[in-house]
Amino acid sequence: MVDQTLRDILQSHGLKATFQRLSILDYLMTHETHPTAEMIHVDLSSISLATIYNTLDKLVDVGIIIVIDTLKDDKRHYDYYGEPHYHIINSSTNEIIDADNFDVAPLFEAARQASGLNITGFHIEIYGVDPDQAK
Amino acid sequence: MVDQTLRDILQSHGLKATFQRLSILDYLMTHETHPTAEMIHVDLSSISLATIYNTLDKLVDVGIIIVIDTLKDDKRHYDYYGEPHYHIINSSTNEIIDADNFDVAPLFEAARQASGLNITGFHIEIYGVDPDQAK
DNA sequence: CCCCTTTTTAGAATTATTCTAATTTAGTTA
DNA sequence: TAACTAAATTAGAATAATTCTAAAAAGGGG
Repeated sequence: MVDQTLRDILQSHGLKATFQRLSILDYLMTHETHPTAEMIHVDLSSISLATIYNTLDKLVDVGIIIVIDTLKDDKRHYDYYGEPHYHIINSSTNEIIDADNFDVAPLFEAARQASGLNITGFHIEIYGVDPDQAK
Repeated sequence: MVDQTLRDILQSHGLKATFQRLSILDYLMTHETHPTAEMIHVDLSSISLATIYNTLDKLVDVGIIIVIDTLKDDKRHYDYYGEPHYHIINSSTNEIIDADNFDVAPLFEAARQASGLNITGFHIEIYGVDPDQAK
């Protein structure tokens, strides 16, 4: 069942499966809104804001979710990261689209060559505008 | 001369060439440190912090510089963007390496196909760790 | 060299995020 | 299943990066 899957996800990453974490992870998995801590708090109002921040930090630390903090609203947005993907941001609307139709292996290899590091992950954001916008 | 080049860069982007903007742009072009507003203010202490923030915002708006705000220090870092490039971040040290050995055209095309948008730019950050770190 | 708009500035204000320290809980062990 | 303990949660205060305000200064077109 879903609850068991959520527990497994948390525990396999070394995190205790608390009510709050299960709720927040479920929220992120079932919403495509790339929410902020505050947005989550509005919907999960029984969970303290401090816990929402703490939990999001933990989920980021273990790689279950990622942060998008390049929007112009000066807030961190969070995104469930079940499968690697990149983001396309509509600069006109600030809408974030998830996409995965690109193989990052060549980019990883280029980065390895340029830096000598062992590559562990990536954040890619592509910016665009509606094509029918004149000029 | 350098000063004239800086004026041209600013004016060709529709920005008045003030002493403060020339100083800050010169600072960004001659430092590889990906500085924060505060770091710039330490070195250019005659310029008010508000102006440094204002100027950085303007330079970002017109595309002369870009923001990196994914480091864990909760501060925005800025980078002169004379030529398109991507960033490799050493997660152990938070060092940022600029690299350009990757052709983004296929990625742009993938993003266009996925979103239908006219692609205008990108931010790519690749994360890595020193290869000699055991484990 | 005016004039007018834009820019700069100091300091106050804002607010997202972090911290604190006391309470509760998950989950392991007996 | 009861006890235990390290980890998690919480309310509220604190922090600090960034933004705002409104008054003074300056760029550059004419």
